[in-house]
Amino acid sequence: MGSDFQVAFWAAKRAIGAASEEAYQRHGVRAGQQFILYELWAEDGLTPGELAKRLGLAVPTVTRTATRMESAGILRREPHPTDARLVRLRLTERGHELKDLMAGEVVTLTEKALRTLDQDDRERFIAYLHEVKTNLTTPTV
Amino acid sequence: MGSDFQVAFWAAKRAIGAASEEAYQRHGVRAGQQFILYELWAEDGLTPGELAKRLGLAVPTVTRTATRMESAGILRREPHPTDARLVRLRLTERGHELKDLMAGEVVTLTEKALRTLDQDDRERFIAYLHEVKTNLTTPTV
DNA sequence: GAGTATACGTTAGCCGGCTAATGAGTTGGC
DNA sequence: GCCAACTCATTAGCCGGCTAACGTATACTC
Repeated sequence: MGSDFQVAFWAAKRAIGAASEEAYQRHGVRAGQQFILYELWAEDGLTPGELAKRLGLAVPTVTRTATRMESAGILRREPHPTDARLVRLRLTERGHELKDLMAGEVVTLTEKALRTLDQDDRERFIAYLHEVKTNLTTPTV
Repeated sequence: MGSDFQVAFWAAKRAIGAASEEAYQRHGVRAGQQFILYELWAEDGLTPGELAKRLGLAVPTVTRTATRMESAGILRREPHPTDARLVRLRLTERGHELKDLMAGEVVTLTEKALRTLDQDDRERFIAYLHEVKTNLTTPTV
């Protein structure tokens, strides 16, 4: 059946989503917020538009997620010094603290998910995921 | 980095989601509805609860999706002959017609996603996905 | 047979993805 | 200098996942 892959991927997706939610929620972080955090840990004060570009997300997705993270005390909005159209998203102290906590959760979660795969399998798996992404987003032409 | 896998999976997930949405929407089917259709094509007249159990979904997810599919003319609700608590979801003629159309889309989509992988790779990939699902949903104990 | 317990579907509301439409601010042409 | 075009963030609203709360119908106990 051609749908084997679809079904398997979908099942894995939901399992990872549920496990992530459970792992991150202990620190008050929701599943969709982690990738924004990665970027802000690497470079604080990015704008919603810049984050959206780096993550390949729609800008409104970032805007709304940022609002929730602001409510959760993880980051705050600051006006841009020279361009009043821009908003800078800056981590609070709590946002910075999460870096180490979350890193541990990610390692634990990933290890649990891949625990039956050896190093070669893991590398192949990640390579496959990249291929799928590339195959679907690169124009066939 | 331990987050390589998470990032790669997330990117592939969104690529597949977008491609699915684009492929299925041509037939008036939204991405989340396909798995319900698979089940109903195999056995028409299932209840929301039974569908949720078979797909591992929450019942309200099925209920609401069924409502949208009903609005789209893909299925309709029928009372159960002997148990008034139950609702049977039955495909309309249009719902049945979709079977062949959707099968073609799934094959095309999957082929595009996996076009750079040979048969061995594809089987390994699917096996990895199953492993992840199993590893995350089986109690460690 | 009456009353409680259980099972089922729906509704309400949260998060995370999206597009379309708005509004405010900069930039650029003239 | 001024008006048009563009850029950026936000808001509104859709779909698809979830949990919690609700109402109704069946089953079970006594």
